[in-house]
Amino acid sequence: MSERRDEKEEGRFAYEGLDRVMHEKARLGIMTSLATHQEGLLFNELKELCSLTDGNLSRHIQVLQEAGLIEVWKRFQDRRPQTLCRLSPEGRKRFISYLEEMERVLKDAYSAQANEAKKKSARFLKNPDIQGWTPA
Amino acid sequence: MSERRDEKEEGRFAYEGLDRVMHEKARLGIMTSLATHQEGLLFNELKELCSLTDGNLSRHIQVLQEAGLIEVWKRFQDRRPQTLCRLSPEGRKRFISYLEEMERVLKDAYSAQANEAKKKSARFLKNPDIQGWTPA
DNA sequence: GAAATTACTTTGCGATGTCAAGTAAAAAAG
DNA sequence: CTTTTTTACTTGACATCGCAAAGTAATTTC
Repeated sequence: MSERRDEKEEGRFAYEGLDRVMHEKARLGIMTSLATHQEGLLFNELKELCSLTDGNLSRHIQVLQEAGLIEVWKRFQDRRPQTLCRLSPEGRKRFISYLEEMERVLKDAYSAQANEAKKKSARFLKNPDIQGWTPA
Repeated sequence: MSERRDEKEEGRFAYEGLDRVMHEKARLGIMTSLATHQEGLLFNELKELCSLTDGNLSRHIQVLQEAGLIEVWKRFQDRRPQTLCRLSPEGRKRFISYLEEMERVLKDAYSAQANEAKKKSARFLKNPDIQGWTPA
């Protein structure tokens, strides 16, 4: 039986679509929060939803804004500063691309489970060590 | 109509299950490659599949091994060193947990698309600026 | 009017990722 | 046979990144 199609092609598992700006735990949470709240979220709402510290969130917002993924709006409400963040149209597009790439990761990863049995010991009988390999 | 259940709870979008060791572009690719090749992969196979440089791959393998996620085996084959990497049983478990968390991210993110229409302008009529917000 | 709170921003630093350079052995070239 | 090239990695240096602590500025409470 032959290898699964394309399984060994160069870059098959490179996942170039995983944009580093979004592929970060905290920022992925921020993006997802904003995706689910089209009307935008306030600084403190984001802070709680993503369990971030003030400084941390502030920095990530800056990065996301500089990347053109979110819009940031400021005002004074009841004599206090207030910051609102929303996904930019561009940000929404790029986030969807990111999610699509992540779906490919999941699909690839789970496809392995299905194949597990039949591929058992394709290269080695039991453990590699019986074939002359040494650990470390 | 009330908010969707739990939508605003603290940490709702924190995604603590996204282990930093695996949540890295290159290493995510390595883990997925290894998940789909239960028999293990050679250094050069991984290098090509993930489009990594030698040094880069070497470093990531070290990190994954130190985290107990993969097993690394060495031998000489045809008088040349050869390195084989495989998921450890523990690594497989933890990778599955990671993937499950990532599925939650996708589910959350896509649930937003479905709700987009009905949530339109919940907080603001059109753009925030008409309500006293200023950009930046 | 001093202290505390709110809503952030800035700073410092340790950790991380990346690429270039290095190593060691074998194979190929001359 | 010895110099160069190739293979298969490893190590080192640098630059970036994320994070928490400290800082700021306005407001409110005591």
